[in-house]
Amino acid sequence: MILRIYRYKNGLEAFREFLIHNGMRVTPEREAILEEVFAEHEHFDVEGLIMRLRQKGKRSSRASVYRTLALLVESSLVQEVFYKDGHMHYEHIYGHEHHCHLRCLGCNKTIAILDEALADVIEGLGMEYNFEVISGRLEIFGFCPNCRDKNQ
Amino acid sequence: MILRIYRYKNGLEAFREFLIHNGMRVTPEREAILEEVFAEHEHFDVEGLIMRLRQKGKRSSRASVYRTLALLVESSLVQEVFYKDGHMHYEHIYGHEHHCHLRCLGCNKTIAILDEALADVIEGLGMEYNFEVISGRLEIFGFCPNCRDKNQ
DNA sequence: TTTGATATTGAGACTAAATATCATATAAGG
DNA sequence: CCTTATATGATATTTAGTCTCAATATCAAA
Repeated sequence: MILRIYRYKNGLEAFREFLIHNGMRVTPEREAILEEVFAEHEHFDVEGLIMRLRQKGKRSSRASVYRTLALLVESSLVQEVFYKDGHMHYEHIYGHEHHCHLRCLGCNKTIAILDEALADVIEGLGMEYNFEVISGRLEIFGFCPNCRDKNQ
Repeated sequence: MILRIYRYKNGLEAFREFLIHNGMRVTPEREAILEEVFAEHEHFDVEGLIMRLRQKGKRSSRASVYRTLALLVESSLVQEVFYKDGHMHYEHIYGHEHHCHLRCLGCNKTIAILDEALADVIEGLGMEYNFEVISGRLEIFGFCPNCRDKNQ
């Protein structure tokens, strides 16, 4: 459906290009949502995003937030991270595409890390399978030092 | 809550031990669901699992399927793979814990691969962060050779 | 084997995330 | 400016997943 991914200096510019090249319009709502998505660097969910938009006086409907988020995922500016507590959680990935999370099965704490070796593995697999790699994410599940001790 | 993960010769035995050691009961429903989960080696979703159970004359309620699946995820016999089309998709992982998927953003095809280097990265990160690693999964998003060409 | 405490099941009610609808508003090219 | 196709917002709708609770089954202990 929407096939091309564009790379520009920043997320806003990339998103504008993505919209225009796919015959869509640049609207204040879309720009406000994009801006807010990139304003924080933690995982977020739709409800939280709507709250933050409201607090800053940028109003957009729930429907528009969902619609714009779908576009951001499609353009690979944002990725779905995990589904938890009955809804999806996201993170923006423009500029730092390869993410890795350590998730503790005991306390549910998530640690985000960036690993060079992981990037190499991803690039290598891309080459091997002739894939044009856009982004990658590694989830490791296990027990953090704390919970491991409690377990014992 | 449920903390220990047990490793046994096969999934059924592991699940039995998991249940018993956590004060839960071994029931025909749970065993039938587990068996069906391990009967196929593709990704599956709840609806498909229920269909397959019905076709084989093993009846269990929708609620029990959801409940048992949650236990299987908790015991790391099964993992959530991705959320798509409005619901979660799963795969069993007992015996082959480290999985990697290449997912094409164009045609949605998913290729499952097993990579030694990935296993090393996961083990290495576990050591580094003092995590007791139970399982890991790597999702790589990009364009397969076909869709890359169409794009061009 | 029988009993009893307690965990599990199943049917369906319920919740809420996400989508669809459609009248109104707006972007953007002419 | 106009024009027209696209986007928005309010709300209805859908449906994945959870909850409830009476009936049933497990399993340890008598």
